[in-house]
Amino acid sequence: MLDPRSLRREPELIAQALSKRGLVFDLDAYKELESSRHDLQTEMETLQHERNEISRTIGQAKQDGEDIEPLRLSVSEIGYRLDVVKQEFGKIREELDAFLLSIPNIPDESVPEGADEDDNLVLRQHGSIPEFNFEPKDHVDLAPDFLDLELAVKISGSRFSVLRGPLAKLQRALTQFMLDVHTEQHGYEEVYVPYVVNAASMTATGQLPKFAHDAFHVEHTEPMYLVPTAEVPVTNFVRDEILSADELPMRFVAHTPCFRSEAGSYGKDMRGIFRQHQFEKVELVQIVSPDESWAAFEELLGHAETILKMLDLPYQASVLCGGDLGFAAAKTIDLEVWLPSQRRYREISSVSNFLDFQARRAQARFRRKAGERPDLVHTINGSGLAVGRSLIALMENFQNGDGSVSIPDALRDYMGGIDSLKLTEIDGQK
RNA sequence: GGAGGGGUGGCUGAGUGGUCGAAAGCACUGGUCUUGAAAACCAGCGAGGUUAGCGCCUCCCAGGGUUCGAAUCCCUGCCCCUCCGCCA
Repeated sequence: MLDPRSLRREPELIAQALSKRGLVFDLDAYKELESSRHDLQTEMETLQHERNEISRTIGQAKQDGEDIEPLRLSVSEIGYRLDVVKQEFGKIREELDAFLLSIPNIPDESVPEGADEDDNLVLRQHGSIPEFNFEPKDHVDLAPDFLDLELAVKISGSRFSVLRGPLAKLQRALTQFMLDVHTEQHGYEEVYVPYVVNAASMTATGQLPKFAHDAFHVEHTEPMYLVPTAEVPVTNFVRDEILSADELPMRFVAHTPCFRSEAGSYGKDMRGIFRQHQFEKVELVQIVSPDESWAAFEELLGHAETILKMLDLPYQASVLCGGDLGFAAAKTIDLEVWLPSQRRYREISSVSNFLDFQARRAQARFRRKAGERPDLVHTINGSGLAVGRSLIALMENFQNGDGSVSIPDALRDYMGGIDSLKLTEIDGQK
């Protein structure tokens, strides 16, 4: 959520800043809502004040044994008026809140202008694109016996997958490797978190109310949601908390499955496991003081890049343009890995600084010094990395002419010391 | 699943209809004392909204209700604890 005070003070400026996203901010609608809110709130509080005053008098009069009937009548008159005003105020408040919750974050100054991903700006590239002396296959053709999409269709439907044997193990190895690097070398605390979260958590990080259709929801005693990313449960660690300054920064790494309905992307990336309803991800989350958030952002980006470098995967870093920027982010840098089958770089990690946008929704605060008023924290997160896509990248970039896949050094200990993997069945052995 | 007991400030915990935003203790901050620290003593110390400010309003799990007035009474929901049952 944006700061309501700034919005009230300089709505034109904010509307201007939001236009970088290609968003037309409805100034008139906002101003009308806000002025109704102001008038109704003033009226309501004045009536409440009068009621409180008279009620106090009644208490006193009663003790003194005076006649309180006239006072009771006058205050009940106020009560009726108050009920009406309260109801109107509640309605406007709700409308205004819904309005405020649906405004995305303001893009940082360094975010380039642009409409969609074609306008993203490549910052740097790393590693060399592999050249093959044979026709490289995509990940589906590489593992005909161990990637079973038809079986997944039977069990669940399209956009799910069954991994078997060595492929399942390779995915697990990737996950373990990433968790170990982040905990042992980058100073993150590994956390295990719920995969089903409540509406308050989804609202705090920005998935609700606007993007309900992207989430899988579950009916329980109340509506619940399957996590679209570990960002949701982990960032909500600090929801409604007032931390002390020495608790910051907080660095968490979590491995979770992620669930996305992908309702808006029918027909996109249909082949293989690139875009799934369920996929594995290792997520990095930092809760930091506002003064440190840009440094932490760069640092976290570096942590994600380290994984790609250690796996010897060629990648590039791109800063997202205004039109491609996610709802809650002030700035996002995507890491894109080279996929030989597509002959282009594809997203494998997304690192964002949300500044105080999520923190305000979450009421996640900290006290700089004892006795001072609390300040909002800043939140930063990024994939470190998307495991399913790492699996694809590994298979495709390290494939050999005989259909096997080489295992990068960093992963060998996690794969029982082997240096390559056969992904076709031999002699009926799996 | 059955039976019972609870949800109050950073924490513990009093408060059962009228200056209660809330006793007390702990923690924390400032001061006195001390060579320094500890102890002791004194003072301060919840959050949000609104206002130029004084101030005013709201918040004692959440949502309704009763009342002139609700932390306090009633209803519903959520959550926690204890015992039994069941289970990985």
